[in-house]
Amino acid sequence: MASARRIPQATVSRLPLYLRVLGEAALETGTISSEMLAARAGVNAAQVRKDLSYLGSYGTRGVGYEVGYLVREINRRLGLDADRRVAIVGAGNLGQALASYGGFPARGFHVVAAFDADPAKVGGLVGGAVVQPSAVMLEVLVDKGVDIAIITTPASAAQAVADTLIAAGVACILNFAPVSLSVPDHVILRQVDLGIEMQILSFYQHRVAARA
Amino acid sequence: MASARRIPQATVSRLPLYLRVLGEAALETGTISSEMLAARAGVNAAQVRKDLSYLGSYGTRGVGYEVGYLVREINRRLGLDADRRVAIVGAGNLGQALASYGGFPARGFHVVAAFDADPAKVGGLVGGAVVQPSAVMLEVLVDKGVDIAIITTPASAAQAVADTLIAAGVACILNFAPVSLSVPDHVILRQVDLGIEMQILSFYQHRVAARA
DNA sequence: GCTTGTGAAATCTTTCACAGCA
DNA sequence: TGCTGTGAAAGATTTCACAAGC
Repeated sequence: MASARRIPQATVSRLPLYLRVLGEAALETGTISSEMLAARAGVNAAQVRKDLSYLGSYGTRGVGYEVGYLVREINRRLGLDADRRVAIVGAGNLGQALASYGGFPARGFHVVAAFDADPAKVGGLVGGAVVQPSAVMLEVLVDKGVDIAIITTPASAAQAVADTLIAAGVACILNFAPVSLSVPDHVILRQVDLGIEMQILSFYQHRVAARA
Repeated sequence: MASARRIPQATVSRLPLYLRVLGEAALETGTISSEMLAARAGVNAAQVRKDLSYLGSYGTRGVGYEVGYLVREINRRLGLDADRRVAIVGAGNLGQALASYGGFPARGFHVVAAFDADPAKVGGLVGGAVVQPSAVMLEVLVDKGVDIAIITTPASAAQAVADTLIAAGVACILNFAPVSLSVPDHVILRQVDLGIEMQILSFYQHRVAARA
């Protein structure tokens, strides 16, 4: 049993992937081997076993892992068994896409507020929340007790939005605006740049093209 | 001079970040030190120097790096100096968001085709391309000479789309559908799951909350 | 016999610390 | 003097290989 051990970052970033694969596999089987899970997740089987060993000894030798049980354990360790109140700042296409992301409600993420600086967008819906103007953001964030905020504004607005979020006591921010935000140490911030993946892809295509 | 050396994966994934920071810095200064670049990118200065050393010796001791020159070199090494013909499959919110991503035209990514299975979306615009029905996808992909395809369909449609892409000879795929695609070895595939970042964030929030 | 769980080895990445140069 | 470029050390991650257990 290793469940007290610290889970390495690299493992944490793969757990959601396993969760997705297990969700698909659950429709077909009740038990899965590290080999099968690895094949469907596109990683090495030893890696799957080591990753899962950080959660504890949940497999059965000679058999594999019980899918339902594993799903519950991973969910628990990722904190996905708790409900989270999410705010989306920026009601553009990306904000809409995230709000309607199928996995959100199932993982306990509830969109309880949405904001946009554009008066034309105010009053619309984003994942069940009515879009409100930026002016009331601070007040509404506090009022709704928002746990996690997602920034999908243009880069130029993102830092000001982050400052308001922090003033409202939001401690968890997921930033999709292509700009590096500066936030206090206690705030948990993750930056995602959709363009970066295209650029990395470009690098590998470039290499392959050069080889040909 | 180290430019012949193989660039490590970890470095490749940071180069687009440096590019973004340099783009911002270019407005203020012509020269930047590894220390400043590191601070704005949120990494260690030694790491910046080592990363840049894989590209060659482009800095000046006692001074720093010439921003414009560095931008050009990184662009070149990432293959961003070449034009790429991009197709977007799935004209929903995420497809729209990506198509209108500001960085695309500037990096040589041109959206030359867009597709959707929904007849209501056909005829609309995605980043300057007219949305066409899925039936003509194979033909149009070949016809337009698409280099990179972006999948933003629901998970259920993604594998069939990928098969068509591969049949059309598209060798580079960026998949946003939350499902693992299986493709032949020669195809360069990158999977991005927008939900994964939320789940990782959840883990870290969970940990902090537990400590309190 | 089959598959997990895990030390140990191999590999990759980050950071240190300083020589070398403008 | 100030900052780069880089060996070497430290640290993290991945993979191997096999004992342990069903």
